[in-house]
Amino acid sequence: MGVKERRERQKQAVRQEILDAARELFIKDGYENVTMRKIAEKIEYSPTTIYLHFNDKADLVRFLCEEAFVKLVDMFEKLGEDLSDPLLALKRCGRAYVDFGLRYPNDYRVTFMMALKPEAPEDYLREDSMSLKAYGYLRMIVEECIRQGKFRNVELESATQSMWITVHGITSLIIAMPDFPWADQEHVIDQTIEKIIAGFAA
Amino acid sequence: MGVKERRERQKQAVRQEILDAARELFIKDGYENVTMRKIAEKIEYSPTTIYLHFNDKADLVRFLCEEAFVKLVDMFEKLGEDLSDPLLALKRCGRAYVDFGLRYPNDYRVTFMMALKPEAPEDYLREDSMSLKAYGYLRMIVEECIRQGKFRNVELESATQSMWITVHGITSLIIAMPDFPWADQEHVIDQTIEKIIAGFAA
DNA sequence: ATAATATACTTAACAACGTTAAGTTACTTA
DNA sequence: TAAGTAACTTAACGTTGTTAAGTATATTAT
Repeated sequence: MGVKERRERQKQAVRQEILDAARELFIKDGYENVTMRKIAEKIEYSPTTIYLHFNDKADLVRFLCEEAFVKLVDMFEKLGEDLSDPLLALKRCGRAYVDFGLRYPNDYRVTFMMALKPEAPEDYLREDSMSLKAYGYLRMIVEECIRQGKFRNVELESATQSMWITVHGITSLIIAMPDFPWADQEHVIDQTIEKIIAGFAA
Repeated sequence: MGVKERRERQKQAVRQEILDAARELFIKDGYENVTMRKIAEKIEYSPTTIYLHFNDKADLVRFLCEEAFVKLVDMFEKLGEDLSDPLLALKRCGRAYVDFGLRYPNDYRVTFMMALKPEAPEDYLREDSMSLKAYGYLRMIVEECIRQGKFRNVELESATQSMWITVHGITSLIIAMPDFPWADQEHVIDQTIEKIIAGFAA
């Protein structure tokens, strides 16, 4: 009775083909330039086959983004291990966030820069979403900063959100305006992270 | 020989009708939900008439955004008049930026959050663009902070960019994630601005 | 072994989009 | 009154995401 299992395996294989093709196109061309037809053509299936595995285009791409954000979460996990110097950990964490966003600009764009359809806030606020998980690690580090007295007179949640806002600002503005005459990108990134931390530590 | 003038006036009147209709739809529904056909229907012209006044949809919406950003520039102009306390001016300036973005989220999105077509970086980096003008005012205030010794050991251009990044982070993240459980939005906004300034002033 | 059923996949189409080419109408000028 | 010009429309093209309906194939049941 391994028939069902084999069929399931074959189905998953097709799903994987779809994901691989979609990922390649998505990384190269971004959300609006990936089309269901191009994905289908790449794997030599008809476009409608994709709908047997994903509800719609948004659903498919969201899956790709989640996949990518796993990498960020992995990073954060490692950085969260050593909290002996939480300010340093926070800085490294912020830098890792920006580096991730700039490495996967299309994934970042879809996750944090695109107008979310108002009917589905549940999707990106799901407890188990990678982006929320990442936020959790960030909060953990900020918490340690407060606990060790490095941050004073600040409230955990709002301080975490300020930190998130800052690294998001760096990432998203560079993504949106790659041709802006940035002073020195590396320096601006580090400086912004350092100054916001310094502000909280002052 | 006032015929040509009258014709020109009539043409401009139609152009204004287009802009008014487009603006209303755009503010309500955002870029991707405004269609040339809906605009045309609203003013009872055929869709192609719009193309007699604007090159394409992006061109039309860009004009609307520029219009909106004039309001921000006006704000900045007023705030730039009194630089006796440049740190305070900077704070107010940042707050005005965020308030503007949240008041006109669709204009802000198109200007600073959408993937710009790589073939037209000249458009949003035009010398006379309102967003660049706003950047100029921000820089002027930062310059005064440095001049008065409130900011030390920082370079003008990169410090300005850090400030811009910060207020953009606030604005864009709130726009992109309106349903996120923000601690206290007002407080997060003010805190983030204050802390980055404090970091530079430290 | 043959019939019934479920699964995988495709074909064809729909409605909507931005945009263009070609045509028509109305007015101005000669 | 004829010629020319500007304003505007009609019709269409090539896309897009998505769905309904149909086909073929492999599995299960008789």
